[in-house]
Amino acid sequence: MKKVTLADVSKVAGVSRSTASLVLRGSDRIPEATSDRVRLAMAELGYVYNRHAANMRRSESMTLGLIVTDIRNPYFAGLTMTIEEAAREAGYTLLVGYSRDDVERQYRQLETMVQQQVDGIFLLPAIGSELGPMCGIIDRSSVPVLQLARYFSEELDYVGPDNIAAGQQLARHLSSLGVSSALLIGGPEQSSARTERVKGLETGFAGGGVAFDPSLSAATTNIAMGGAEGVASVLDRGSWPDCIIAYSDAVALGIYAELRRRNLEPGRDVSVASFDDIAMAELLLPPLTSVSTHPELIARKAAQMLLNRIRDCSLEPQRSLIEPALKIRASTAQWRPRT
Amino acid sequence: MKKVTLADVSKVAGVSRSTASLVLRGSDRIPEATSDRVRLAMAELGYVYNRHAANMRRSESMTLGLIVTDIRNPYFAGLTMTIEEAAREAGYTLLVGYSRDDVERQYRQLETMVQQQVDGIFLLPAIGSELGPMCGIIDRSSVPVLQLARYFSEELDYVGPDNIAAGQQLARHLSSLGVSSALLIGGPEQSSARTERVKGLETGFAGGGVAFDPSLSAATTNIAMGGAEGVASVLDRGSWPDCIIAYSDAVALGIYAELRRRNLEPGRDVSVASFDDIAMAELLLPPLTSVSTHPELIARKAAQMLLNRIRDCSLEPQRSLIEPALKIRASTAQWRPRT
DNA sequence: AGTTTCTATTAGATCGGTCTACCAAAGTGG
DNA sequence: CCACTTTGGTAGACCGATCTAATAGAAACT
Repeated sequence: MKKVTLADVSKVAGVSRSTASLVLRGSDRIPEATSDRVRLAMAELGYVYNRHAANMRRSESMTLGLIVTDIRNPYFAGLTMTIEEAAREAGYTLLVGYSRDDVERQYRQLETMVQQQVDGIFLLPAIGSELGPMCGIIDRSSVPVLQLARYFSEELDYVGPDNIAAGQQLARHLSSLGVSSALLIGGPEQSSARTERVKGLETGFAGGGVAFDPSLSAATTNIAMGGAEGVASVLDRGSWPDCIIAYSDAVALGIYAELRRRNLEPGRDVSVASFDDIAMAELLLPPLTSVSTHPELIARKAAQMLLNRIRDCSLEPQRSLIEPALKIRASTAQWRPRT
Repeated sequence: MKKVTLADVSKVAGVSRSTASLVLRGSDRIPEATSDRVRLAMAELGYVYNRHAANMRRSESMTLGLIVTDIRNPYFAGLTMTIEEAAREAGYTLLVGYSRDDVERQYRQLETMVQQQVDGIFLLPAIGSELGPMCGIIDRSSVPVLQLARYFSEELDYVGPDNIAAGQQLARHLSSLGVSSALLIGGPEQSSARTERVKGLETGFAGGGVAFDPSLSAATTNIAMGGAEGVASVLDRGSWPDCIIAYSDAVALGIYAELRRRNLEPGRDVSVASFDDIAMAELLLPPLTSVSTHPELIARKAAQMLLNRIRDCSLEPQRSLIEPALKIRASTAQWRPRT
């Protein structure tokens, strides 16, 4: 029960290996009659194309790598699925690794992907990623790496949401509702995305006399729990903001839960808003105001940019920011001072 | 700027290609002094191991394939992540495809994976999968395929939750609360998992005088929406069950939303329960009663079974069912007739 | 010294497509 | 009729690691 190779096929079809190979690749130098004979032989013998063998000679492997932190976050799940789709449409297969926000794991994944000869890598970097330790891996193989949704280096391509604009939109909306104090809960402390959202919120709130406190970041494990704990710690120390901004919809879920546990109603006693706008946001009660950051658009753009870079690796590092869209729902309401 | 190969390394280290290869694989036939020299040369030249080249000679590719329908369902996301982890721990890399419950897409993905020489495939089959059209692809390459969470053929290995037991546990719990009518909403009509859950629910309710209606299946797209529409259609036709069972937690989210829209409170006016027990379940309000089907256990078991099969492909097809665990929460409460 | 055993090392075939360079036959034009 | 192009096809090197079988040299044994 041996593997069927092109040699076997060509023997049956009465042609040379070279000819069979040309048929495989649909060369127009081969007349119908011959290629039909070859294809018939393939079907007869149950021939399976061996991409690895082909990759030995060609320079490409038609494989891309994707490293994400954690797809139990539906936002990242959506990103991942669209990237797979785009890669497949362009004829590539996708190797996937989940770093679980662990840099060591991420390095190992990068390394195996490079050994697997991937043509390019989408990297949603783990918190704490640095270019230094990665250089060894990346430079040696000169594989193009594109940063997705977070960045840590100016020297690599980047595609992500325009987090500053997102923060501004949200801050302006909240200001217009008349809130006077706001709090950001959750999000990994050192991530570029958080820094940018904070910056956007700050500039958006600026001049409106809103007290904004972005200090409550959270570890990334158990995202929703982080939200609940954030609320608990704030309320327990006696302060009570007009409005709580969740770093992501997942965090907002935890915030809802903890508010409810304390008999506070989101959208009435406290406004709650968040980032990402995953499908769940509008099904919550009250429906959650969230800034949509369009994972499909980001993924498509990222795929396009990485494929471009593979074609021409001499390009300057590129950055592309996707415009967010604020979805206003019932969780943020006109502010009336508490009675 | 050419690629560094073992030949280059061996030249620098002053040994043969064979020796360098032995060092790479940590053979004990090579004395320290020599292997140090080789490793030094590798570091110096920035050598990157080419797994594809190795795969040409060896029979394995150290790559596994995983095809899932949709990871925006957090249950599948958890399964996927654990499978990746288990594969990596065993030294394998993972190729991933998302079928989006489209059989055609799934076939194409199977095909590319086979061409990529994967050693085995985890398949969470799309609804409507049949062995027939797949045989061509699978048999030709004699790649082991393991069915994950759903099955469509007795001839392939299968690992999934014990859905019948899950249904029974849930039905008994609901019976003990005194409900007299129950309704199942959501879930893809022809899936093995749904059929089994229905069967488990039916046997669990049997003899308790509970009227059980499993007819409201739903298309898989927009899972949560399916739940909302299910509730709407039931209530609109005037019936009002004591208890609504969601096919999955995602469906339950939609059910909560639609009940609330009609000023009905889950756990008070209607009991709601569901399957999967994703992290969100206990953060909802009221916390959702759900039958946990342990995605990590299923994934671990699946990985173990597939690796076994790769080692010995003459084994009989195996089936492994993972015991579920009912998590009782506030969404199911002692039943008091409506006033 | 001669034979055996062991250690360290290697030449060269091999995996299965692909690619270059080349060729034979048929057609074309002068 | 000869040179020239076009068409259809092929031989054989090649990608880079692995594996088999073989070898040189040292050590051990008789």
